[in-house]
Amino acid sequence: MRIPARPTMADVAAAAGVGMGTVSRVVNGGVNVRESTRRRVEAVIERLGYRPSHLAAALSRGTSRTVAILVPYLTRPASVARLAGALSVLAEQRYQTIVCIVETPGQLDHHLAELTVRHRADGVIAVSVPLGEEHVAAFRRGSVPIVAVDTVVAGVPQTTARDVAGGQLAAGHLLSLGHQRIGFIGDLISKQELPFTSSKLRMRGYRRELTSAQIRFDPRLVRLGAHSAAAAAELASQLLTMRDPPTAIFAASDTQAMGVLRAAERCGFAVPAMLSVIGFDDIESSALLDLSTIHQPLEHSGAEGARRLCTLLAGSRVRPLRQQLPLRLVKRASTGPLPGRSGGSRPHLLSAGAGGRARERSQAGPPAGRRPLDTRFTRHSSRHVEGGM
Amino acid sequence: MRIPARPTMADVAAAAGVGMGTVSRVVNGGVNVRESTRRRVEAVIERLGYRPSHLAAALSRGTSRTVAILVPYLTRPASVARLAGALSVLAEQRYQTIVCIVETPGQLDHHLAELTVRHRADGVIAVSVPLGEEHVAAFRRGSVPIVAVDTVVAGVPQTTARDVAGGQLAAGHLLSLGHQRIGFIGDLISKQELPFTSSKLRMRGYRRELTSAQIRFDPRLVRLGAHSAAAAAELASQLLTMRDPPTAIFAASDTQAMGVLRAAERCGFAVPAMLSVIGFDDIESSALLDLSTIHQPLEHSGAEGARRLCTLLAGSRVRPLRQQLPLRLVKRASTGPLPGRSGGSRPHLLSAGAGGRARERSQAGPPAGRRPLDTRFTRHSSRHVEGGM
DNA sequence: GTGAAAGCGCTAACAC
DNA sequence: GTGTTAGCGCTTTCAC
Repeated sequence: MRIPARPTMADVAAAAGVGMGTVSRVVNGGVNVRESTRRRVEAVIERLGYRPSHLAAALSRGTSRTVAILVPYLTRPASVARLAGALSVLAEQRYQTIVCIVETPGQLDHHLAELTVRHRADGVIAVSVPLGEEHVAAFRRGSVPIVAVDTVVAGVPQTTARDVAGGQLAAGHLLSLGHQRIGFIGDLISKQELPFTSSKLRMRGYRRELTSAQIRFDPRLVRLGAHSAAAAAELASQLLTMRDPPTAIFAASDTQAMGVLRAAERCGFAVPAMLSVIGFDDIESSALLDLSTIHQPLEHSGAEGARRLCTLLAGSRVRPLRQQLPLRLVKRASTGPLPGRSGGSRPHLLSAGAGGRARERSQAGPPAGRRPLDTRFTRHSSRHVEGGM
Repeated sequence: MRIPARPTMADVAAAAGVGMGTVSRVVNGGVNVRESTRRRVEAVIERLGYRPSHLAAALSRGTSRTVAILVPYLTRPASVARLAGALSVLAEQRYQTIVCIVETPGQLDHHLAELTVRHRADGVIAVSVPLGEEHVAAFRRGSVPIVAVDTVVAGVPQTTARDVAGGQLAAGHLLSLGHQRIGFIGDLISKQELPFTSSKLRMRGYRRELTSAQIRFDPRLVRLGAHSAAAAAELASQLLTMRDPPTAIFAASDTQAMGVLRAAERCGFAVPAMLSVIGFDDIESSALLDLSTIHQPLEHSGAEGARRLCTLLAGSRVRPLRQQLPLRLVKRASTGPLPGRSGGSRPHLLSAGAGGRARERSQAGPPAGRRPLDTRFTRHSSRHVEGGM
């Protein structure tokens, strides 16, 4: 008896002398099959090297137990953490997961077209990706359930954090330390990108908090640029080389805050003695760098989104359509009281005197009247000193 | 004319008064269809809200244009970078990608079972995941093409870096700076985990290089633990509180090197004045922290793996079965000459005098005879000083 | 250019 | 328990 190159279930049935139904039962757990029959069929399966076809099974069943997740920027720790949280739940629930990187409108359209097709994904999780009504409508027309994480999408179950409140929390923390001139560094969204909103919302919270504190908003203290430590460092350098630099900087993300720390070190601002820095997200390396920040449960948000999608797929309704995850201020060593107020703050790692390195050109040339970068040695207890001397 | 809940291609054909073949052609690019016919069919498609079935199309065609990627540890920047590189190429080639997180033997078996099924994945990329012969055989039996990235798998096209050579490069760099007592911090693989090999290979390079330099291998200078900055910091503290601590430490990854930097700072070892630190991978934050390291093209390796898989899927053979990507020593500020040899090294960020913070207990208590952490202020030009004073 | 029809390989309902 | 069969929804010859 010759073995077909790619035996099908029918081949197995024939070879085992049983009907296809029996083979199907054996393949799918073997319930309602006599033990001896099961063994015989399994032997044939083994002998023929039979592999069931996922496609045929899924088509017949009408579902493939596959979900898709839209996520931007694998370069950002926060995105990755959310993705990881979702993947872990999905794997646990025995769903396979298609990951789609979505950063530009073009990519969104592309993946939308693929995912709104019938039978491609049982459901979709949109992480941080801003979906318009037309996108939601497309999924609805395709009867593809969708949930959102870290992004507000009308009419869709969503798991978010209060970015505005978080911005207030950060600014409020700095205000409570006596700071009045507080800089903000956030994302500048280019035309090619999708309009990701968290930076903007966090800035809104910052402005709101400043207003509550009766502090005049100074647009010169706000700098927007690419979402990277390097870009943030450049922007922070601009702030720190102003005639009247801020005494604190709120960065819209920890990644950017790290750039600020770097800039502070380069420009000779001891942290937190001369400059307080706070970030947002509480990614893993923030603890390592002792960065004060706004903590949000990143992995958990992805996991929650996945769970809610599973609920939807199981045919249930999800309970609160808008789920808000808690935010929390994490005070570490990068923020401290305004110099000259209570003094004696603990020093931060990155700013305690390491000078510039020769091969690195300072990104913003040293301002007139400021010492060259490589001759400074900061003392933590110094007050009202300029330039870190 | 009533509209079926989920119209099929047959419904469209009937409503448009054409055959199914025509509708199929229209849906798939509309070649060989008269303009007027195409319009008519498209109108019906729109009116009925027809969505093609991916499953049916794929089953009929015999392929789903979907690949799977096995990757461990989304918590590791290196894994994520490789994943990102692969996803980007795959999206470009219009493949959808199923991402499977694989960290334990159980997860590997699970995903293996799912992916060796017929018609699930057109091909598979294994990133860093150690596959045994039995796994390769399973994919072969299922006729599922597979390529490996950052892992050696017998008989499978693979894209790797010379980890052993990289370890030699790192150790050699430290040796060339005059260091003789060189510590190593690497991964301890638990029984529950898959036997990931890079740390071990890098250590092999380290030992090999030491041997070449006629330096006796001291097992006390080798510490293995969990792959995290925190665990590495703990291990580094152990090394630094020895009676005769190493003057340099090679960490098997940048993440671990960051833990070492942190430990150095806590234990009062100025970097690189008193301790040189080198990592491996050159992840993004390494530049920010000015960490010397061994650079390897992470994203590129993922991209190459993806390209090679695509080549395989296109029916071609891949050229060199074993593709080796170049490794490169990146000298930054965390490594310097052995104290007392040439002196005058540039200071490293994390070690220039920031003291411990009160609420953080030092992980390994300060050794007898060493100053308390919070009273030190390091001067860069100092030599032979202990504790950073 | 277009229509008809034979698969693709399985699941599930139903009869025995 | 087990066999039979009708779909699942599309692609792709092949004839016209």
